[in-house]
Amino acid sequence: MSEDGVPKDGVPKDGVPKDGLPDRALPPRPRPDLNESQKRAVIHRDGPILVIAGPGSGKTRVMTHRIAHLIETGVPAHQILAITFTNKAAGEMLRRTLLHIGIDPDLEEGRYGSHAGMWGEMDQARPVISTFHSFCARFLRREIYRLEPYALDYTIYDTVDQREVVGDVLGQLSLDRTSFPPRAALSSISRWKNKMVSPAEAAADAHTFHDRETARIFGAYQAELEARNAVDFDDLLLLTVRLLRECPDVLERARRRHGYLLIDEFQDTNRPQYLIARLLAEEHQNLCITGDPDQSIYSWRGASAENFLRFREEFPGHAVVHLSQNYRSTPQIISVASRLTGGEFGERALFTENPDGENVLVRQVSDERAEAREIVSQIAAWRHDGTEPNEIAILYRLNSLSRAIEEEFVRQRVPYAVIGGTAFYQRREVKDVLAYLRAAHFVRDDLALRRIINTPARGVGKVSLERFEDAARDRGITLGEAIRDAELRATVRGKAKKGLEELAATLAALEEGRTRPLPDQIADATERSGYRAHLRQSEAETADERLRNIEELATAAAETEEILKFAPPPTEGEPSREPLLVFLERVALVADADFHTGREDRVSMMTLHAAKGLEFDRVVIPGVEETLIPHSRRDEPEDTDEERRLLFVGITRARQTAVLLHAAWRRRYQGPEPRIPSSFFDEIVGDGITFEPLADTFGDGPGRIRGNTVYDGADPFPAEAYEEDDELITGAWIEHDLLGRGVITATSGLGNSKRISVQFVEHGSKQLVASYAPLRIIAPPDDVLFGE
DNA sequence: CATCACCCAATTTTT
DNA sequence: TTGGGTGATG
Repeated sequence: MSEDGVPKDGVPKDGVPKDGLPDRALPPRPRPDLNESQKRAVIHRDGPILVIAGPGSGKTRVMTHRIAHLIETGVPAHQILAITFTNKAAGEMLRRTLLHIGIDPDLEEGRYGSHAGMWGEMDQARPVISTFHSFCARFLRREIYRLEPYALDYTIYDTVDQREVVGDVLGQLSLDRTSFPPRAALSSISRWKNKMVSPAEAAADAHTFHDRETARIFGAYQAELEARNAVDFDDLLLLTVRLLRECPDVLERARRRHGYLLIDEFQDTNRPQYLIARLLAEEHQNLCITGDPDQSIYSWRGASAENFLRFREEFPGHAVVHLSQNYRSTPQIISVASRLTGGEFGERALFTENPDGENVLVRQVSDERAEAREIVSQIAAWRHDGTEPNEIAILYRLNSLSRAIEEEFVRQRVPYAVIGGTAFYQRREVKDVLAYLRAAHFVRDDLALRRIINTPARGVGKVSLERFEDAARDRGITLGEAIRDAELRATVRGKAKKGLEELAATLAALEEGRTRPLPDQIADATERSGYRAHLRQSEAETADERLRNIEELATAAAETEEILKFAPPPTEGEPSREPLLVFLERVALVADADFHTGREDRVSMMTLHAAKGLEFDRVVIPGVEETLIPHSRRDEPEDTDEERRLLFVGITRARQTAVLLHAAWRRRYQGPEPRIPSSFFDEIVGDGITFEPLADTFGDGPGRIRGNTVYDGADPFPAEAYEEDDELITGAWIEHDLLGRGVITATSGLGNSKRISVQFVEHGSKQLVASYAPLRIIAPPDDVLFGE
């Protein structure tokens, strides 16, 4: 391998395949706004190159300049394939690239967002920029028929769909869902798929009964998907690998088509993704990968930073560029965050020349409500200093942590946007309506049909459905084919038969309308099926919201159609542009992060995972506690390392300020639970960080912080002997010297560390340490309670 | 066959 | 606290 950034042979070979396409070469511009390392990465034209880029080191900038440079030096734009981690990143990258090469993206076609990948496919003048999954989906849309038994109009099953398939399969195999929870089975299946293990191999490898059965589930699950002409997220990647491996002509074409590859966030690629990159690039060698091992946070999804090592072995002679200068954050943030990560690949120490800022702040609060209040007042202070809401982000480990904060935001009227969580397209009503369209247009998509066969209720109960399914199975046809056959519909009787007839008519009508505008199709599906009426009467309270969501769906569909309308004329061999297919594909592949527009006047809330690649002036990370970060389900040493990197990612999202919060108590499902500050605090004590004592609630002693701290050391949770006090129980009335009377609403812990929650008549709800608080019992439970 | 009431279990991160 | 699953009733 050569020294930093300089190709071994020094002279770029001509890597531009000759295919007679128009040459859009422009004179390469000087790039004064890049530093030396960045420039090296940008002008390295042919051959493999590895860019190790720390947070805030201008990686996206390098990528976009690099793409522009390739185009300027004669590479036809459409030959450039850039893979990003989210659709939104793809859209952003496309936008910025177009700006570099002098095209105004807004003028050209307005919005792209999650359609970016599609655009590249459709327009020769644009680079293809998309996620691996979108890229594969488009690719399969063109080629999947080469693999038995798939057809081009395959559907993509999301997590909810997958779970239902596993449910069916469990029935088929007569396994019970308590010993084989679908969730767990699916995670095994996904793990196998990511390791590219077939069901047969999984079975051969199984040593316990449980493993053997799970492998059987895997096999039946896969068979079921194939029967339904459906693929899951992992299949998108795996089938692409298979196609490239098994069909030399396809591989050949793909290699020629994608002559230059750039892959971002390489630390989070999994095995099949790596193989796709290798298959495409091993001949022309024009592969540029960028990433940061210190930001690898998706190993649980099969991603492996080992792909860096594999790349280094399998693409010998690659150039290496380190981007270590951070342009984003204050020295305080950089030095605190840097203590969390070793920095792989040796010398790479992140540094910044930015001016000093404030210290990273660690603050204890008494519980999740106090945490929420703290966040609100913090935001108020920042707003006062002129920070815009969209420059503030709340980043948490678990989606569930958003709830308390949201409640407080609502109370105090803080505008916010939660990214992720319960995804829009997973909502029941949205899935139901889409299922109507799927069932109407995809005869083999039995999952969709089953979903709506009795929704709204039309007399097709469990018994009738079973009988009908048996009849279909006997004939060896899918349920979708069966319902289109009058003879088969007659295998059930009475109300059920009538119901099936009705549904068949509805589906036929929808099928008929296949070419109508998507919003109309959606409206039809909602109306004709009786779904709207069903919502109105059986779910009156939520009906309005659900109908609004359906409208929202129609709007999204309209947008897809709109964009298709602006598309340049189709080129030969291009995947289908049928709006329904394109839309369903988009629905399946949008990521949570894609919804982050950043433009709205709102505080952003999202998981630490979803925050990857984003940046904000001010960042708050609540819940920095043991069992949360690091999460309790991850106690292997490698897992702890990943949790550490997760915190690293979180802190380095901040430009100016990072505030880490931890609560002494946190209410879980059943009641309050004492919390211990994250052990990661031990690792980040030192320069640039300030630990603040608890200041928000009466009655709580100072909290414990490990390592270097300003706390005075009193330990509110001593493990010493105690005497149980039987009187302080839920419902008992107490009188507090300062807070007056209140009733105990919850207790936890024992002895000296016993905590009680008290609803005071005049001071609201407080958490008290029973042994410290100046209080006495005035009445046992079930004496008069005060209102509410 | 549909509806309702009750009980229990679940909680990581996501394309 | 929620959602899903079960069982009794109409």
